[in-house]
Amino acid sequence: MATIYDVARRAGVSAATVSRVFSGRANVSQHRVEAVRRAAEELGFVANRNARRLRTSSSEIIAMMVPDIENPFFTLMTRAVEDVARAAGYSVMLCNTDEDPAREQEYLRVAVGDPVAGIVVVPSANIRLDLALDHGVPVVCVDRHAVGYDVDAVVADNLDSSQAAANLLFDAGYRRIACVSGPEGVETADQRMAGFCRAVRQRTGADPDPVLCRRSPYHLEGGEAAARELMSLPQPPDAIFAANNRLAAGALRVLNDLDALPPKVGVVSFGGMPLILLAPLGVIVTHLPARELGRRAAELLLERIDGLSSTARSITLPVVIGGEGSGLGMLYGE
Amino acid sequence: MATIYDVARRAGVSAATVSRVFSGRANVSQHRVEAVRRAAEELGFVANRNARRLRTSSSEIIAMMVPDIENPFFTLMTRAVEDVARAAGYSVMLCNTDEDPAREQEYLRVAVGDPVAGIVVVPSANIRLDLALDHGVPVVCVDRHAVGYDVDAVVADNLDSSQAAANLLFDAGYRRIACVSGPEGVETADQRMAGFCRAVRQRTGADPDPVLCRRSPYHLEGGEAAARELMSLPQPPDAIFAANNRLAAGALRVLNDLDALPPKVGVVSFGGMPLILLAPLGVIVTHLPARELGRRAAELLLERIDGLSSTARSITLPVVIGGEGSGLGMLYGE
DNA sequence: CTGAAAGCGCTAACAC
DNA sequence: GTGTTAGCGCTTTCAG
Repeated sequence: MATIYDVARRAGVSAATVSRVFSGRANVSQHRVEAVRRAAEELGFVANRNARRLRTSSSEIIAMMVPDIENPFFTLMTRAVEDVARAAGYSVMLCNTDEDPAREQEYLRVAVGDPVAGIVVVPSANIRLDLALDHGVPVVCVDRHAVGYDVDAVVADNLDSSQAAANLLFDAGYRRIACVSGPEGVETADQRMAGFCRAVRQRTGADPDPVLCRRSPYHLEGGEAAARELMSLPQPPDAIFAANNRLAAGALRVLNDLDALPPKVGVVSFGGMPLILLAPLGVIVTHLPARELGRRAAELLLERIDGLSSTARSITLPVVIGGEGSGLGMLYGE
Repeated sequence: MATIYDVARRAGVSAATVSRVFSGRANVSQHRVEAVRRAAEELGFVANRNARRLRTSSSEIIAMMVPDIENPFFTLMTRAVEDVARAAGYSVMLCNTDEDPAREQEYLRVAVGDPVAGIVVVPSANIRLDLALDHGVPVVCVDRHAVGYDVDAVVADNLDSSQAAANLLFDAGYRRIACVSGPEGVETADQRMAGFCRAVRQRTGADPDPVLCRRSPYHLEGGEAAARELMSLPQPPDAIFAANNRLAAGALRVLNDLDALPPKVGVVSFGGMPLILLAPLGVIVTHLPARELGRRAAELLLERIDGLSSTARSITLPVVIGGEGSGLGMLYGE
């Protein structure tokens, strides 16, 4: 493919001039700029970014590491990151970690070896970020903190809003409320479980019944299994607090099979569900600010890429508690 | 950061040997391999991919260009591409085109300038691929063909399955059936509209009433607007064939407002909707093979990257017509 | 099996 | 303003 030398020869200038024309800033006389552009056009010249990156040891790629792009919550977040990135001239490399530390580490290696300009990551429970930090690659965490590392983070206010959402179930008259949360050690799961427990203590004066507190991976099947177990208890719950949209979907599927959809059995979905037809239901849905999380994280990262070196910043975004859903919702959540 | 020279010095070998150790194949004696690995480990060495890419003019990045990653259909497709890519040692660069030719061209430029190893693209109506093809970057189209270009494509069987799905509405007793399809010129929209028309002609012997045939961008708002118009016609339709999941969601939202959900007014959603609670409804849903489309496209691309130069291949994948949905569906579609 | 040396295409001092 | 020059970090002949 054509190089700057080909263009230079054709335009009757030096390679440096061509470089100056395409990399912007430096001063080049008007008529040479035109000559260069014409020559480049004729040759179908496109600057080789690898050469540029190597020379400037910079990159215009941001790695976006998410547990699962299929979860609309992360899809939205990723989309927001891409929008901010593109506006600033960056591209996004998509990295699905599946919540697997090995996969995560592998991608971190790729990102460091590239090297990318920066990393936005939804960290797994015990993420190791040393590789990136030792190599000076800026990292911003989103949705969860990276415990033990001093890096920027943007998260949702899981604790308080879980408590508030659980309280709505009490307000609606439910009394024997179960909780299905994510894996132990996952920050969002722990926080939401904790918020739920606070609500129970506040309203009943007692700790929640351990048999009603379940943990499961954040997916539909996990929600189904947990709900099935709960509903076949000698004393089944009269409401289920699901700490994640997938878990809620699983629970609803089971309740649908048992002909026990809300309001028979109350349901909180922490984090909305895409396009779900909520009309016939009374599902209480919280709205996680997926876009905003992604946007803010990308902005923090860009600042770091630009050299900001203040101490780590942590931003907590509010969660909107939607009351009972009605109509076709378009809400998402982790 | 440490380079192969640092590692070489520490291990008491030449840079070439270090390179050989990390780039695989070439023969290096066992004890030197160990010395090199140890030195690299101690220095926290990670090979710089940009340098490698520049030297070998190769890349391990695949560009995935989709209209909108937020549509679960494309999310799934992207995920499948990433899975195949990662297994083969490639990373995926995410490019949202928003169906905008300018954006698409911009990303094509980025991909060519990188240069990436290959491109998987859901082409917009009049995509121009010359840039990529002139530069020898392999391209595979997915979901739609790139008209006028001789490139591999993997698509769904839109025509026949649209006809079949529309027929199901007739079978269910609906007679005045409207069609809401995507923008003119978008292959999937045209094909699905055509399939619908075939069904109408087959069942009524006449062409469909033009007033019942609508076009709209593939999004929720478009579906809403079209459905609202249709339902306020002097003679409103008794069923709506929506050529895309988003359009169907919009239509359902309107029908919900009018208290005219199925079976009052029949609905076909061409392409499933994520997590929608179909239980109370009688929505006829077709299942687009999103994962399979992505997987096959990625496989074709990898073959091209490996140098395959046969004439363009076109694969058409079957669409499963799901009959009336029941329970919580997890189906997706463009 | 190993090392020396020559670039891949671009940018950034440095002179003019 | 513009050209010359020297690499960025790696791979890859080519000798040995």
